[in-house]
Parts: sequence; structure tokens; C-alpha cells
Amino acid sequence: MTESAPHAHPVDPVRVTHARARLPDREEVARLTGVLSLMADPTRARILFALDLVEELCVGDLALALDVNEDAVGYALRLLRTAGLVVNRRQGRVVFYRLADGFPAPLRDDCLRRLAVLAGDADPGGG
Amino acid sequence: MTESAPHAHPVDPVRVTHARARLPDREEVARLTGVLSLMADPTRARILFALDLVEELCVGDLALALDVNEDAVGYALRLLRTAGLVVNRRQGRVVFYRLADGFPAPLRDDCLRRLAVLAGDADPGGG
DNA sequence: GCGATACCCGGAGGCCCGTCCGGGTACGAG
DNA sequence: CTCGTACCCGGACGGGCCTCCGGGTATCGC
Repeated sequence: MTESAPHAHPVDPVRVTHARARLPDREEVARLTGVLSLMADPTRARILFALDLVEELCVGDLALALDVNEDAVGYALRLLRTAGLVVNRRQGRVVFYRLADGFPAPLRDDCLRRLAVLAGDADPGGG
Repeated sequence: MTESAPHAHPVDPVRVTHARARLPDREEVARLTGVLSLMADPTRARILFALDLVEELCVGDLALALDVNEDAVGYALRLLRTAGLVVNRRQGRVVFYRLADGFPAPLRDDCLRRLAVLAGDADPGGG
């Protein structure tokens, strides 16, 4: 068995203790990774980008803007809506979506847009 | 067929055009979602958190700090390392990992830590 | 009322991801 | 040189996600 017995002694007990004490709660991490998972899909990410740009779009136009079929958009919107990241407004047969009012502002300002820059700039994937 | 023919006419041609013009490239989005996917896993996210806190940890200690077996840590580190998000230093039999020098600083400063706050604070998932 | 549109929902299938498990390599101790 | 440790690697299994597809509901035009 290769992994059953971890370290007999931690190599850096200080750092380990420090990390253990300050690491966010598992549930907290679950929330975080939940949001990140939502943003980690190309369709959903582009939906969020689009709604960040033009504030409001209906499902069909969203499909046009992203150049994907409505099924993909519909599924993506369902997840985003279930997670509370977007909200919808109904006008006749058409349903308009926009970023939720409670959409994490720092996430929107400091992450979403900046990540767009990072994506084309940093590219640490050269490893 | 429900989706084969999208909109005959876009409802908001202006917004659609605007969005299409300013949306990031698909490849760019792929890079972004790639990074986000890496961070969207609890183990990997906690590894990044831990390394952000204490700068450097070996594999075994990382497993202790996160309270997971070394297999999970090893697999997570492999992906992070392949993506270039972490780098390793070898000292005898022990391998220490830390955030890569090219680790997106804005991502670290403005997102990773802030997201931790968001996770426990905003919780838009109440929908 | 009748047809068409815009969207939502649920199930089946394929694919990718994470975990488990075995073996393998590099290093240090004696 | 032999033994044990710390870590890496590969394949196999299982589960979740996305996509495709059919049907369903609400609204508009006539």
C-alpha cells in the first residue's frame, strides 16, 4: 500500500498547522467551487460575458450572439438561473435574461473582466 | 423540431451585434474556462488556498493539511503543474510545491482571496 | 378556435473527470 | 548494497456533465 500511511511526521508542522487553521471551511469551498464550476463552461462563461456587456438579452438573441443552438443556451441558463447568477424578465413570449442583482460585484468587476485579459495574456499553460 | 430555426429576426439586433463584436474569442474563452476548471475542484482549490497561505508545502504535508489521501493530492498537483499554476522544488526525497511565479497575480489577489469571502458571504444560490 | 412562435422540461446517451489500486523510480539510512 | 520512504505514473471503475431529442405550456396573429 502506497498511501495508507501518510507522513509519520509532518515535514513542516508549523506550515501544516498554519494552513489547517486558516483554510476556508469545506462547505465554503464547496460554494466557491460551485460558482467556479458554473463559470468554467464555455457557453455559460460567454453568456455571462454577453450579459455583462449588454445588460439584457432574450434566449434566442443569446443563441445568435454566441452562435450556439437554443438547447445549449437553455440548459446553460437553467443552471445559471438555478444558481441565482442570472434573473429573467418575461415580456410576451420572449424571456429576457440579465445578471442577477445579487451577482457578486467583485466577481464581476475584479474577476470576470480581468480573467478575460488573463486568458489571452498570461497563459501559464506553457508548462 | 424545436430549435433548428433560431430567430427569424433577432429581437434586439443592436445588442446582439454589440455583444458579438465585443465577446472574447472562443479560444480565449477556452483558456479562461480551462483555468476556471482547474480551480473548480475542491481539492485543487484548497491546494491553491494553502499554497497562497504558507507559500510552500510538500506533497505529504499538503495531504495532511487538507486531510485527504496522497493520491488525490498527487493527481491534483499533476494537473496544476501541467497547467503551470504550481511549480515544484525537490529536496532529497521530498518535493515541495508552491504557486508558480507566473501564477496570475490578479487572479490571486483580486479573485482567489476575494472569492473566499464571496463564498461565505454573497451566496446567490438561494434562488 | 387554430396555427405558429418562444421557451421550458425530462429522459437517454456519450464523454470527461476524479478516485482507487497496482507498480515503478529517486533518494537517504545503515 | 539493501531496505524503506516519498512521490510519480498508468490503467480500470464509477459518477456527473453536456448534448441531443421529444413533448409540453404560454403567448401572439388571424
